[in-house]
Amino acid sequence: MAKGDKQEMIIDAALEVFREKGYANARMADIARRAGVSYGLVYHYFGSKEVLFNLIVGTWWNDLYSMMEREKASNADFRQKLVHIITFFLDTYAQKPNLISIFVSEVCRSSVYHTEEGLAKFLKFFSLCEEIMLEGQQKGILKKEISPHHLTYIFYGAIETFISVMVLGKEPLTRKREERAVNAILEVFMDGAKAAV
Amino acid sequence: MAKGDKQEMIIDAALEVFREKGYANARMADIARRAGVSYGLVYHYFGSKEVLFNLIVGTWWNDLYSMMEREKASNADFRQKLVHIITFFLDTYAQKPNLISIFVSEVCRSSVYHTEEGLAKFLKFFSLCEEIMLEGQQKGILKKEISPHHLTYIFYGAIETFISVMVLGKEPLTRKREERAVNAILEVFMDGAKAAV
Amino acid sequence: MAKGDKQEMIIDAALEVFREKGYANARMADIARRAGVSYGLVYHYFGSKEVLFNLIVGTWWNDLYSMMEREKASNADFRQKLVHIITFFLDTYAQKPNLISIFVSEVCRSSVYHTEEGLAKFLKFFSLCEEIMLEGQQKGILKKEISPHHLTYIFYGAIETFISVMVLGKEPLTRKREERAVNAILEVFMDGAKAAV
Amino acid sequence: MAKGDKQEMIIDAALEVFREKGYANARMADIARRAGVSYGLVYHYFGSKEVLFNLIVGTWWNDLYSMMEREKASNADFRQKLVHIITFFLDTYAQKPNLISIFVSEVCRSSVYHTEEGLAKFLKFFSLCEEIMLEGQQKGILKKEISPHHLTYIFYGAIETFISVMVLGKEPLTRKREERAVNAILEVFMDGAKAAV
DNA sequence: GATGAATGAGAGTTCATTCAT
DNA sequence: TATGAATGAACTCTCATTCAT
Repeated sequence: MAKGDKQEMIIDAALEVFREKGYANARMADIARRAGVSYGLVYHYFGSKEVLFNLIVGTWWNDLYSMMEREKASNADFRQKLVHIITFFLDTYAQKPNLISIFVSEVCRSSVYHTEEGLAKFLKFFSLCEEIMLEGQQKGILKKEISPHHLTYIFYGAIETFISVMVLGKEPLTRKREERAVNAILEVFMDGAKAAV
Repeated sequence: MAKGDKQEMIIDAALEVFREKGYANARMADIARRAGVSYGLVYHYFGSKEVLFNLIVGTWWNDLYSMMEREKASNADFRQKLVHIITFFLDTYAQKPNLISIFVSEVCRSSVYHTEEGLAKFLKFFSLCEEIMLEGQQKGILKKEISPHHLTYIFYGAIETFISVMVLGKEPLTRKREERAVNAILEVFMDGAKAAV
Repeated sequence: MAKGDKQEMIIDAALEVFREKGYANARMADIARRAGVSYGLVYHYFGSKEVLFNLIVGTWWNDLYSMMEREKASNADFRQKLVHIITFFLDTYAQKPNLISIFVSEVCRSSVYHTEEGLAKFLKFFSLCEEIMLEGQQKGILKKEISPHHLTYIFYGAIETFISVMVLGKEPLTRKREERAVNAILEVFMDGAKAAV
Repeated sequence: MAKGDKQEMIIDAALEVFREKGYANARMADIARRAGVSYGLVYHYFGSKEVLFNLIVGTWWNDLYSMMEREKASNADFRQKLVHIITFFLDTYAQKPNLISIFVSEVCRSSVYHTEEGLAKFLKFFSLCEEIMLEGQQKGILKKEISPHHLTYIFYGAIETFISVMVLGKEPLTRKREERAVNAILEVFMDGAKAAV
């Protein structure tokens, strides 16, 4: 068995266990058992529970930052950028449901609320988001009366809640459902929920 | 010292400790020390850590449900109902910051994701929210193209994120800031973030 | 309510609780609740759990000793003395089932095995029993080849096991059943279980 | 050190501690210290105090049942069967004094009186004993006037009391003493204590 | 690399007992 | 006499982590 195999098996097992039980109730023994390795090996590769968790979470944050930087730098239509951001979350849900589940249920909570480092990660993401909102305002696409902060909260809040509900309902993400979610968020965020007169 | 005093002191201490450390890392010893009572008294009154936590959380949910029911039944202008809902969260932040902090960081996370009961509480709230959105649609105020589910996610997601950011930043809630928050959420939710042409 | 009333209610409650749960698992709070008094009052009258238990048990031992002394001193037929001893146990079962249950399940165990005092009480009873057996031998009624010790073990062992089984089966003691038990023990002890040729 | 070693050391330590203090007063810390292992290892192997105790006790019951089944099935002389049963208890006393001490002081008490499972174990043994008594009656060796139940109580009661007294006196079991005990029980049980005329 | 036996600090909980009223 | 709030030592059990093999 190749070295990478077992490392990956442990990470996959950790993703499952952290999602199912949450960080606090996840047992290293559970992770080892799920991965089919001894629990000495988990320590051999990852050093501690915290390191293992941060590795998983760190990967996520980096992916998220990359995507946001990419969007920031891209020449795409502003509306398209928002679509890309929403889609990034939805696609992650489809492909790595454990990861995004951990993100919404654990990361942006325990870690964000109770550690400096977690808070910094979160704020960095918000900061990137705000830059994009600012860009939208500067391009004359978004209202200037609402601060980029607030726009970020509303836009991101919508995404997070959509994801949360899917995670809670363990809903499979069909093509159609994804489209409807993107449309709903974009439509309300851009044009509002008010019925046309 | 009256009996109720100490019970209340324990609850207040619990609110602080649960907020600071989260449920998993909160120590009963911390709570007792913070309340200035002995270890055993916490158990004398509340039986267990879980019961104590659920008591606190249960109070919150009940207040939330009451408010939602009140709004549902009220004759107020639809827009006013939304204002009331947003205001309820903001006011709770102002008056019971520990409680709402626990709500956003613990309740709608660990508890909702890892217990049946927590999930049920959450869904009940969403359900009430959807009924109000439906009412908005039936009155011709909200678009019918977006499902009440989705409207709920966007509206509630915005509120939760506003609260979360305030909690994280430990921001005091001034009159002005509250007004701006209510306006931002309402404006974007109803009319959208798009600049007028 | 007279003073004696509450004391007696506590003792009755203690008898029940000690029987149901055993000494180790009996809670002072259970006893107080069962007696319908506050648990401060239990301490007011009896000082401690141990004292309360010893009071109950002491009463039993004293009754037992009295009976044995009476039999020892009596002029009754030897066989009658054995009947009286057996009957004493059976009657106590009928009248104070909790007390005798505690005796067989608790006293002659925990207390006897793990405290000097308990052991002494037990040996004193055995000693009295042996004296009666010796008397039987001296009167030419019992075999001299078997030591009074051993005769005691067999005689008392039979009684204790009869009682134990009744306690375990929660059997009511009818007149007929009592008679049969006395006869069985006496018949086997005196004449043996062997069928006549 | 082989794995089995420490497990056995823990069981031996547990036997000692349970005998000395009884189940309720035995401390897991005592057991670990006595076994010369860390606290956690006891749990590593045995999971809980109750499991550890039941393991010990279960072994005893199984040995007892095996012996009884063997005797039931054997073609030996009826009298010999009784000798074997008595000898089984006495030999266990000689070889595993802690085990039999726990049996008489704990198992057939707390456990039997306060748990369903314990009661069932006890009754199963009695049932086996009664079958042997019935066999004695059917072979014309035992009187038919006394029920097999009652014969069991007297026979077993004698054994238990002999063992109890030895345990309490911490008496070493010499060859001679064993012989005398067997003889006494058998002689009285079969032929009675009454002196020949 | 890989195992899992071994460790022990630390947590929740219990409950006999005290004491102010 | 009577209450029950208040105490805290003691106990079981957990689990991240270490380390010899």
